Amino acid sequence: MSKLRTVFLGTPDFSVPTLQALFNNSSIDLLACISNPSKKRDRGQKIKNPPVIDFCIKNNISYYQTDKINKNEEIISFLKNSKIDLIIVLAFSQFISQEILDFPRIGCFNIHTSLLPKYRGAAPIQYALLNGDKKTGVSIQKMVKKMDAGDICYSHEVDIDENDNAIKMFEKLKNEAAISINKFIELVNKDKLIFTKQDESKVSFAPLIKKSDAKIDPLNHDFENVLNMIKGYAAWPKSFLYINKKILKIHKISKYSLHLDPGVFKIHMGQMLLGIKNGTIRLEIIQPEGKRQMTDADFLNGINKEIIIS
RNA sequence: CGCGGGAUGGAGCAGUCUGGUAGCUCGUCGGGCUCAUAACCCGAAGGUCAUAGGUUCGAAUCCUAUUCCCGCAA
Repeated sequence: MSKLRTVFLGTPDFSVPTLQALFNNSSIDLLACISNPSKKRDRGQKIKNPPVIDFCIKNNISYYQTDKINKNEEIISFLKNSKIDLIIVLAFSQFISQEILDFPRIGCFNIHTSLLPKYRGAAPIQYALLNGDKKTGVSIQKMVKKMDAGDICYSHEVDIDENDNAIKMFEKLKNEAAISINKFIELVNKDKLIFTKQDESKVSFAPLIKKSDAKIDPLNHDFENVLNMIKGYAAWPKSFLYINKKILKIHKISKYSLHLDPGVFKIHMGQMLLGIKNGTIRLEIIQPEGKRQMTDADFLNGINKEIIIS
């Protein structure tokens, strides 16, 4: 049996285990990877390669980098002329034109980290947590032009445990994606791929998250909302309030029995309490700008002026 | 050289501009009061003020270099 001539599209750390799985899979002939360009990032603004590219360099895999895959002639002619069987896409962050979708013999497949048709879009992991879901999963869909709307050919549930936050779920699903791709390849090899149309009546969306989404609003958020925000936004941007006009990240809260009206802030026995929609919460672990995480008690020890929470 | 905050007893901070014997809140330990206490009172321990060099009679404080932590942005 001849190997499947495959091209991988992905960029961040999240894509690497899956790329590794393809690289190690004996029935895959990994022709190349395509990633976003290397750019300045992190503190210091040093130019850094996407993790996928680092992996390629280390393992001597050929690669391309572009921010406009649909218009990059070098890439298009490469894809066109390489007799490709498969394109695998995970966390690539660019729309892909119909022209490219049509190149591979078997198809262009995307690993999506939700149980499609739930949470189509950029932030499925975060939305599962924001909605307090007990489970999410990995889906592999045959890509069509409409985002995340392709037929599903593989799906696997992953539990969301009580204490899981976005960082933990990214980790779980990152590994699960790599396992899934191997199972998917197995199905392809056995010619047992089954395509299931998405139930359009159950479609929901998980649009790109903005920083302002993570601002806690005491008037409109209840305890469960805030708890889920802390989990869902744990990787970025992290849920926050303003304290004296500066950002105060909120890492852990707990319920408190003292009644406060929504939006009212009070210091009570060395604890920071805030009234929200359906009760009172203690801001148990917080992080002021420029500082590390600390408890509310520690924070109050060093404060000698009035505190205004907004 | 992207912008900015920070490093001071175990914790969180003040003191740095305007050099001159290290302070606050809390914790810890001992004692007291109390039916009792995350309460109150008394006392104690604990700091080469990130590192290296320089200026000075004298540096946490001024100058130079370095390391580490963090927020923004991307």
